Amino acid sequence: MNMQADDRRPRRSRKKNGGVTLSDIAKLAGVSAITASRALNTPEQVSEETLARIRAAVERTGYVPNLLAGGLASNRSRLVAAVVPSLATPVFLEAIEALTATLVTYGYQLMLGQSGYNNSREDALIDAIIGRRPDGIVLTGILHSEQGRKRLHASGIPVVETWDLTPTPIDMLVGFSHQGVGEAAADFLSSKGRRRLATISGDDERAQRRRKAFGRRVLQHGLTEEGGAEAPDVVVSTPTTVGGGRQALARLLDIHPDVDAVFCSSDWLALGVLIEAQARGLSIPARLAVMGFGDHAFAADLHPALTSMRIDGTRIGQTAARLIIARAEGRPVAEPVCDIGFSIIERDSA
Amino acid sequence: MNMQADDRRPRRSRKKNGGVTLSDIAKLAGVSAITASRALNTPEQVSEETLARIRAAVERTGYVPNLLAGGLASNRSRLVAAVVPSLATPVFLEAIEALTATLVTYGYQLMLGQSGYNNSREDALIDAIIGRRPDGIVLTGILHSEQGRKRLHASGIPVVETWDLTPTPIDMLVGFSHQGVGEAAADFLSSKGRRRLATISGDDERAQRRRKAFGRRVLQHGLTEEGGAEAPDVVVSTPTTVGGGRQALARLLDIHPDVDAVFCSSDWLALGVLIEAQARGLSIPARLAVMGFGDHAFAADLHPALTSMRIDGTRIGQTAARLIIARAEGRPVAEPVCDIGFSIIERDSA
DNA sequence: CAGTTCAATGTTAGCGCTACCATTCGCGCC
DNA sequence: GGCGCGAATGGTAGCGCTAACATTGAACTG
Repeated sequence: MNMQADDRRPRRSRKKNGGVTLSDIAKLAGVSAITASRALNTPEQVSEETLARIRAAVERTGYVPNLLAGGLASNRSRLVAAVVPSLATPVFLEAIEALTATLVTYGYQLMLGQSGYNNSREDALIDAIIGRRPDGIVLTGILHSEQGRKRLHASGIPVVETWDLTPTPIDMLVGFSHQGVGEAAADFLSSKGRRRLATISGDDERAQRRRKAFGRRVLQHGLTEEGGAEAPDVVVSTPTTVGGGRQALARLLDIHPDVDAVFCSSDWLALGVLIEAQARGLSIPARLAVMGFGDHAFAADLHPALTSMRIDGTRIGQTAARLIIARAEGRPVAEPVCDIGFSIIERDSA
Repeated sequence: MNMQADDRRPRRSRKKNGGVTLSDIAKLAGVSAITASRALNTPEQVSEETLARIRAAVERTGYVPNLLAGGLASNRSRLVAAVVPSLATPVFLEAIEALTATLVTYGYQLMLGQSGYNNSREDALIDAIIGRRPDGIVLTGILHSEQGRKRLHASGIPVVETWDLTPTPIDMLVGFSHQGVGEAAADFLSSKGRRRLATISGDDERAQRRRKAFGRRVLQHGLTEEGGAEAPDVVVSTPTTVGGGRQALARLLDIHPDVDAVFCSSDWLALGVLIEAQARGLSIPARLAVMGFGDHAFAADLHPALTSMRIDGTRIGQTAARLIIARAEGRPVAEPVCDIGFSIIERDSA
């Protein structure tokens, strides 16, 4: 009956990782844990000599701070999540690359999620992301489910949507007008004297918006085949490919042999069009003007060089990073919505 | 002098996130926190009705578990980090895409780091990654510094290196022989009756290894320009581009006008070669055989269709994911080194 | 029917870090 | 001399979760 005092041996303690921890460093340097923490995070608050001793201890032990613990304690994970439909779509890559680069310089890390082009897995992805409590979320080119939007909102995490200009952003926004792109393309081609304008587009929502704006503008210019009909178009399934472009041009010419200009919803499609035209002996731009979208690196190097619509992905990525970092660090964001525009890069194909 | 008892009001508690926590769920469902935890992680340990109540509470509140806290407590972050030199290199993308997809199905998330093509930032990146205590790290196509290798080793985190077969892997390995690729390309082109073989290569270490193996094999076949010299080559800087390929072919033909076959270290270069050849009116493959590397999606759709060397990136990604998950879940890994090989996809250009 | 087992649940004590407040000490000021 | 101030450091109590062990009660055993 002496179940007391010394009798209760300490229960076996949880197995430690064995790794070096901050308090090991503190002990080595002869300071308290909190001072060691400050030495690493806000070194200006620590005296020179203390700093030196702590740094030496870090060096000696190869200590790497546990950011999970730090994030839990400080409620700042220094993680930013980005969601892309697919990595295979190079238009997003430039932005992601710039995003990563900018984040890294501020000490943030990028977590990447692929939503796929279907919305089914999207909610699960959103939960997985929110669960890590990132300091920000960058959404690229997806229409997220209502459920997902709600979750994001409720989480209170800064969100930047990109590649589009919606009237009802979840939070912040860096994008451009797809309608504007479609209209500008139509204006450009007709200013070049083209009279039978057509489009070849991926079937994603944004590409369709460009296509429709293009079609409407063509109508306004009075440039339709037989008065009043829409501009000819072929829709291919996303992701867009070179092969898709080739087939699409073949189909287009079957139905509308007199088309003299094509606006493609990606440079891949445009490359396919160039190749198919070449295979058929159609001269470009004499017989057919071709215009791409995205201004991929290869556009300038094709023969003929491809006229394309440039979206400054680097700027999108940088801007998104800056918006998120500002919010994460509690600075107010003056312009939560940013239209970065687009520009036509005129080369030889149109 | 009564600084005692009731006098010490509870110090102001740390500001809570305001978010729903597991114990909120537990309270709502009338169980203890640990039971709620089990309901979410190992539902088979919880009775049907308890499970239902907990699920209802989760549903009602929109609770999303804090994986930082979970990772800290369980020492399993369910995060896997991948390091790529650059996202702009599409060869890696296929593997990354497959990696993400496979990880997601097992409940893991991908964290992405870009090392750039220079090693300077690499160590900082490695530390940032280790700091998050991922359950695994996948390295794609980099030669990491000795310092970095040591850190990785010391961290005890499972590591998979990919895209190469080194005799001294840090841990696990999924790759193929670059030497084998170079030799196979030389064999293939000479089997096609080509006699003046050349290469156009990026300047990264692996591409150079392919190039050298190719050159040696050419020597063995006795196919050099003027007895004993190496196979002609042009080296372009990474990342490889279409424009780089065009210029390289121009240079190559300037110096060695009788070259009749080119092995390119990427499909981008090969596309550039195709375009430059077309611009110069060189017929392919009659006058010049062209072979790419990577078998990018566009290769089949070019005109002429591009012969290329296929690396099964999807399989690399899946294998890497499986290796890491196995290790993370404590299962033994029978084959820590996996050679996934390569294959020549013969099309029209060679 | 005491003894064993097992399924379901609970208690406690951290994981490694940082927020919050407190303390100490030297310095300049009136 | 007393006071205020700011720089440097420390103590304590969590952050939200789960490992490790403890407890309970019902079902089963011989």
